[in-house]
Amino acid sequence: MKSNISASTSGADVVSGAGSGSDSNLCGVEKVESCTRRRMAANARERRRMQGLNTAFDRLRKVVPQWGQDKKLSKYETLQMALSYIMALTRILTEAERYSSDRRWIHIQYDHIQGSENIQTYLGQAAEKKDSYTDRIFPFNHESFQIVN
DNA sequence: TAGGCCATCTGGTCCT
DNA sequence: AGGACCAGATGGCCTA
Repeated sequence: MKSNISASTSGADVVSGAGSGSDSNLCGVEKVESCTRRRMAANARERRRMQGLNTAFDRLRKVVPQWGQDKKLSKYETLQMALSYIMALTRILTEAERYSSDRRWIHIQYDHIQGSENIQTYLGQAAEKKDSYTDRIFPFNHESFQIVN
């Protein structure tokens, strides 16, 4: 984490509260203190909000396949991976439903998933192997990241 | 050193 | 009025 959090926080808050002319006009000279207090409270709330958001990202990273990466996924990559993961699971469920009466399909799934601790591990390995079957089930790759407008 | 990623501050907007 | 959310700006850290 940042080493200058407290310094930059207090410094910026003081500047915004007492330093800028626009703030003085906005709040009135006699209200500078209260204006500063409100700005500091808003900054603290925003920090807590972003920390909550980051906690949510960490939880998402834990349930999404990492495919052996030692470096943690960025926020953007985490969202893309989650999207791909959900689509893969949806596809598996859809196929399971469609072929629920076909015992051969069940054996095909079993052969592919066998040896993995769970479905998440399996999908992570599937993404690394990239054979035709896993490529169809789990199409995620870094190169496929695109900005969606 | 440039570029990517991130945390924080800040002002604006919307909602209760 | 105050809180939540958002997007832009800024600066620090890390890696190729």
